[in-house]
Amino acid sequence: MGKTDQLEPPHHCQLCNNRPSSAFRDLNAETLDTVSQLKTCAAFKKGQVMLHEGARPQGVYCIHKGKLKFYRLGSEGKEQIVRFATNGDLVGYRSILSDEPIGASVTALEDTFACYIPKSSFFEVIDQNPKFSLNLLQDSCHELGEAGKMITSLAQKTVRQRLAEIFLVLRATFGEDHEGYLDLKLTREEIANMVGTATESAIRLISELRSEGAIHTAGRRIKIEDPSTLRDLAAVVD
Amino acid sequence: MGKTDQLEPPHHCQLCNNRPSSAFRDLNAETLDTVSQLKTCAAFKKGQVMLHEGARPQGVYCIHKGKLKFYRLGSEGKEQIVRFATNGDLVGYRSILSDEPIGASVTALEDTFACYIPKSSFFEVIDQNPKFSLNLLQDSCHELGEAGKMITSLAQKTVRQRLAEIFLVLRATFGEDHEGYLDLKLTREEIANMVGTATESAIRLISELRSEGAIHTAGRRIKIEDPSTLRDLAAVVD
DNA sequence: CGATTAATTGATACTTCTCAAATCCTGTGG
DNA sequence: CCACAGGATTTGAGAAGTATCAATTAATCG
Repeated sequence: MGKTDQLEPPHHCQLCNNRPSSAFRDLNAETLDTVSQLKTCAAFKKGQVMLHEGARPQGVYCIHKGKLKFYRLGSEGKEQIVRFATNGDLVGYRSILSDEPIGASVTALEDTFACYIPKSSFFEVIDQNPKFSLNLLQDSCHELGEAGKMITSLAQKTVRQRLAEIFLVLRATFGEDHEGYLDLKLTREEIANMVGTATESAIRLISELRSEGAIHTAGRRIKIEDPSTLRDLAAVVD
Repeated sequence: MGKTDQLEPPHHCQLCNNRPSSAFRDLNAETLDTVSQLKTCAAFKKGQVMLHEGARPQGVYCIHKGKLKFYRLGSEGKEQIVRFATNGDLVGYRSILSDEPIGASVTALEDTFACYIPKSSFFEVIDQNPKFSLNLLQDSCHELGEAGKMITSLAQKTVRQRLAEIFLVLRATFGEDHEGYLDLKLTREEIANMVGTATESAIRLISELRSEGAIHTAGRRIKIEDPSTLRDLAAVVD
């Protein structure tokens, strides 16, 4: 909470704190100007939907500050959380590039500020900066690796193992606050929807992990007490 | 079987039947020459490993003719089949691009012929043809969508549903032979390793589907008798 | 400070896994 | 081409692991 906090994105991408870690990291000044001029600001309140599964997005969001979940609806209407996005992440480009309807809905987990870049400008950037599409390609390839891990985990591990694993993943992705709690609040249902289990099962197993001292919980706030126990439980391979 | 069958790849990529459907589809003649000159032929017998999980590939394979499985080893040493590759597919580029060790082993499901393109030439192509990396990007984005479907399926569907689904996927991917059997032979264990279940469970459920008339089996050959029943069973959403 | 929504706990039913044992089949060498 | 060895498939029985339904209690949001 100080003047260093950029709650809303700056007018020019050149000044954006997230740029070094975003897909825009290697854009030349000229292209950055183009993007800056054509981008729009967008704010999403907690719980608000940014993109709907099955839709055809007309542009791309660059997350300035916030956290979002990507999820698909299964046949029973149950959410399956597939991944997350946070500061610096580009959202919606896959659908545009593969020319397919969006594969997952995106909803804000907390109040989120983003820049909206229309499809046409996005393609302009691609044409002007080959390095940009290469960066996107790199990111996608990395994501594909992560997806492979998730697939193996879902297919082979027990719910208990996956739960232990997810806490480690969440910590690696979102970090902890000053008290050591995960810097992300999720409902038990959302946790269940990541791990692929019933809410009640997730709750029971979270209680187990708590009583075993691996984690500590305070409502929706979760602290990892014993990472190595979690690692053992999760049978983390890599 | 005739002289139209290109068992081994031609010397020049320009002449390759697979090019229109491969990531090389939009290469200009000049770059194609470069690739042709630098590529090598490689043959893999059924069961032979093309790439090992965790390794650092020094080049990329373009599959000329054959079928391969990608799989990760879970903590119990169990294979999880993540996807397949066949004619025209590029194998190994993800690891090279994301600069990570290979995420999945790749093994030939039948005798396979491929072209090997060294890393350096691969990057040369990327530099010379922006359209190429864009094509790769498109392919990756599509794959990411598929991975998302697989994740949701594993997380939310029963083994029975996933099994029904996988037969439909296999037919869509590999097609059928003249007798209507899937043009791909897998062991029951491999089927189990796709669906994420124990071999015995897969066997039992395959028997069920057979006795319900949805499929027909003859050893490892599988024919889909009633796709719509399978679709119903699988609760296919999209 | 209600009114909902979320979290928890219990009881029970199902699904799936594991271990074991008995064929069956496939690929190979003669 | 045939016989054989060894892996693959099949079936059974029992044990775990999870899901489901129902009923409370707790937490959260206007």
